Amino acid sequence: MDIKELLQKAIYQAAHQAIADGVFASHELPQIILEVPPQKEFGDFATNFSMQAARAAKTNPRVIAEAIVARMQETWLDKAVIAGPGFINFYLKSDWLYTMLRDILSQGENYGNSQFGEKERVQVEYVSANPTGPLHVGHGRGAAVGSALVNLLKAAGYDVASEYYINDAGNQIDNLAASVHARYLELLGQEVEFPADGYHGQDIIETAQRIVDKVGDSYLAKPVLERLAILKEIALKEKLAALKADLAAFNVQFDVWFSECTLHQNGALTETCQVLKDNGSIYEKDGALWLKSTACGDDKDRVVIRDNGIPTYLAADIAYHRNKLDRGFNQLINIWGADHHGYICRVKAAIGALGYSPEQLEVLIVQMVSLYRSGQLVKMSKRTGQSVTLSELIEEVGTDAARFFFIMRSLDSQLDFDLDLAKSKSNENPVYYIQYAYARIASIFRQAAEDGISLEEIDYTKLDLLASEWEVDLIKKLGEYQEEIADAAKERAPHRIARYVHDLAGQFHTFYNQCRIKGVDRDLQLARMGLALAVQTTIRHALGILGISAPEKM
RNA sequence: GGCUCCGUAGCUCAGCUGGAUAGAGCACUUGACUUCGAAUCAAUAGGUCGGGGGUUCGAAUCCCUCCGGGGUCACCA
Repeated sequence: MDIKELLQKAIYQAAHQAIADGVFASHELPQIILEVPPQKEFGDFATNFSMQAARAAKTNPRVIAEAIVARMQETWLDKAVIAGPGFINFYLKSDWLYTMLRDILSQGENYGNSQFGEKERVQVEYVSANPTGPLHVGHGRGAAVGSALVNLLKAAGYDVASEYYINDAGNQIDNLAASVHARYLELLGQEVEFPADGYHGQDIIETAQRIVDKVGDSYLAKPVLERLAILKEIALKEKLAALKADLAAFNVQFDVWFSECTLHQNGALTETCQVLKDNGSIYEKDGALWLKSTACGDDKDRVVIRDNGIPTYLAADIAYHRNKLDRGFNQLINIWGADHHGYICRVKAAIGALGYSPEQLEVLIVQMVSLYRSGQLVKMSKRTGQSVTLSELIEEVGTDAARFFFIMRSLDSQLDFDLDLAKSKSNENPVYYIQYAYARIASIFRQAAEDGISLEEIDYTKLDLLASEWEVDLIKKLGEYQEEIADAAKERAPHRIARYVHDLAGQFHTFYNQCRIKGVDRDLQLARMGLALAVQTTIRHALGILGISAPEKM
């Protein structure tokens, strides 16, 4: 049991004792929240419990606080002091720090992992960009955040699966085929009218060129429809391969790539519509079938089957979400761009209509990204004249920096991505700041090894030599990591980990500048190496969650 | 207009399930390398938490309202 739980339990017991002694009356005690006080003088932990309890008990919070403090005799507690309007500040005997550090060191690579999520089955679906062209920077943010969230949830003890939904059915894919077709004919010297909704990207021309290189004009002999079908298949395959390559270069992998087509082909779509029709969630009007999404607060009902009999995108998406839930996931997390916000309501409505709880779907909306270079908004890629792609971004700033910049801000905030800052190898760049701390520790260990001092010699019983305020602060910071992971996972907030690891690196740098490791008494050196080791392991764990490398040298 | 995100230091942003003197990075100013990596550290300075009401012991945080800015409102996906 860690120290906070111990403390919570002790407060709880003291409070009950006080009630039994008639100090104050209460039926329900509020949850005991312990936090690290804003200032060191206020002790190791503080609680506002007595102020919370005072409201229900209609008693002066200080009276309650005094009663609790008087009933706490724990040996590990140095003192408990009432402060301000009724805070209780706890000052612990210092050996708790060394017990904690010892514990962190013995957990090694596993420090940070917990059972918090109780193996809840969660699926995270993200990116899911149409396979009609390259990923752009907006997708990049979703990709970075999504993959970090998956890692975060895993560390926090959830049973997580990641998934990419491939929109390989419908109009946009037909447009893709038509675009490739038009380019194919162009390359063969024919005059063609480019499709109105076609894709103008260079990648389409390249795909067409590869086809020409391979088969020449032989497809011209085939009927148009057959030709389009072949080109569709080729283009789709290429686009998908390109997506996977881009994502892999960005440290993003998926457990499952789910094809929309399969829902059309295996009857899941019609079956789902039938279920909704049978339970009255779908009705017919103007020759089309409509989902009663207004029942869930949507502005209007939505068409699922058009009057020409062709299902809408929504129909497939409903079948898809039904499929996911039928697979046994307790919680679905979708990461969408801000432009899809209005879509949440109807999908939740459908999930409710299917007999699941709309709460089982959680949609995280990621706000938009703006690129800046030299203080100027970058609207288009200089090279292609179109939106800047993820691979261009990676090429310019690198995967590590791009991922960190995408993840470091809250999803709710629009992101101003400063390209100059992201690629500067200097003190301004937070990525390098963190990696530098890691590399610095590696360097310390290398030098110690040269002096014949190895990490195996660290004596866990002598960690209490770490008594300076810098060492104590650093140990405390390390101790917060486990809970930080759990909190960040609960809030679906990977940016908290980015912030945490940046703070941790900062505290390490401070410690490093204040406390020498090499050239001090051997026991002290080993104790400080132990602290550095715990920091290094924690940074590596956190960077692992963020999908960023931890270099031994820079 | 409806829905939604944002508005906090010069800039970019944390903090938001109410708590103590509102934080960080960058930029600015000043200082620290003959000793473990100066991609570092230390110090100074910088604020009507968009405005106004309300709720209460206590509000950046909750409620109402107004003002800015972004996104979105298809039988497209």
